[in-house]
Amino acid sequence: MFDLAILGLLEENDLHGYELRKRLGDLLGVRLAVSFGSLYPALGRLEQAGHVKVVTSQPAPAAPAAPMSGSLVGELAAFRSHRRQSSASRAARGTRGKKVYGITDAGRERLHELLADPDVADDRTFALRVAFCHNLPSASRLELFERRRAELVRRRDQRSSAPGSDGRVNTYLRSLVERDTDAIAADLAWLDRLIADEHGPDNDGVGDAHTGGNP
Amino acid sequence: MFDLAILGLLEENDLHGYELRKRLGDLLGVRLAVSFGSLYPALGRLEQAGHVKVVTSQPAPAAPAAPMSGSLVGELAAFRSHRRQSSASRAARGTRGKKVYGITDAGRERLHELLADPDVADDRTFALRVAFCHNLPSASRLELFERRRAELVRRRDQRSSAPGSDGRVNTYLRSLVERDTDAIAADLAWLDRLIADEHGPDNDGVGDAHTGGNP
DNA sequence: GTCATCATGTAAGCCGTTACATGATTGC
DNA sequence: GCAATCATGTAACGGCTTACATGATGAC
Repeated sequence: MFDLAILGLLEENDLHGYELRKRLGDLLGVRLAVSFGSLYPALGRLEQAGHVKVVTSQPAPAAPAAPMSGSLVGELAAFRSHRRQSSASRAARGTRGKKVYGITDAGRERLHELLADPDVADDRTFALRVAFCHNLPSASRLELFERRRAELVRRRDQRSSAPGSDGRVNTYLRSLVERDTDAIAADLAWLDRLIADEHGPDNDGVGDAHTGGNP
Repeated sequence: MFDLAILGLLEENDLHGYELRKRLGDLLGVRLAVSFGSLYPALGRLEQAGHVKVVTSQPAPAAPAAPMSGSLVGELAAFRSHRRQSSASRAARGTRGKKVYGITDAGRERLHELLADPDVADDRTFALRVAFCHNLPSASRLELFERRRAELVRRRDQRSSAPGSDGRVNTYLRSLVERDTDAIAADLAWLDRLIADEHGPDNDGVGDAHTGGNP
């Protein structure tokens, strides 16, 4: 799962591990606070596989209170680091000789592979895929959304046959099942919005889809 | 996590592993489809710890299209198995000489311990705890809900400082963050309802709370 | 010079999975 | 007798976490 996150972030910026972790934390709140014990080995594996490589120079705009660069997730992180540092004097620290990674062509291919994967059952992975789905062409993105939609429908229908229809199970369990049903419904509505937006505007195949590497 | 689920289910009915798994599956949909590779070792550990013991006889009302017994999660499972079998001839199968487990006093103590645990960060574990929280006295249950509430508030506030305020990050990421915020809000509302219901009606310490073993 | 933070890594372990092996019951 | 299902287990492995070890940099 982290491979996706790492490749997705590196697609936007060259980064070193430490910074990568911080951005990951911002990406989906505290929930996905990846530990170093996972991150560094993951980077090592990705490097061996040729999906990323060390670049060492050109360490990305990263932390400094730089002018908003328009990068995707970067803004989010900039927001946070500016909250943390508050002093501009620390701006350039850490941005020196560490181990800065960049994505390779093979890595980009791998990223697309992960984004287009047919298995859409895992919630957290799907969230990550949405976060980076701007790397997909519109058609694949739509496919992703609709596969996920089908998965949620399956979940909803499966539970609709059994649970709260009778009032016999205990109150708390019943409430829990209802909450779950509502959550799925909300998720479906969200997905429907995404899908509608996708072929609503006439940006099929163009627009901000499939943004390349360096503009 | 499974310890909680196993003990919670055994508190209601003596069960053997296979049946346990099915009920677990019904409890929270497909998501928590515990595998045998986890279940049996878990049962073994629990037995060694003295939290459960083999009873072998008296294998619980389980599958047969029996009259609704009023048991808690049982109804839910009965619903399902009646859907699966559809023929009454198979009713008594499996309910013979297998390995039926029952909860011990130590196990009940352990269950309470798990339910009252202060760590309320894990979503799935919390859901399980709600499913079985009728085993707690009203005060502890309220505490559980409110600790969870605080956790969710923490999550919400943490993200409110950074994300979608500026319109710069890509559309999909933005939508994702919004969805997440909404989900947390919905969860908070649900919890508030639970909390209100808890000290709203005057069933503090009585009512369906703390239902014993065999009626 | 010392402390906090940045930064990279390794080792041990937990928790859970899939895949495999085995056998009893029952319907046909 | 054969296949499906019920039923119990073991082995190997995967992914992620915590804890530990190390060291550079910069603030004070």
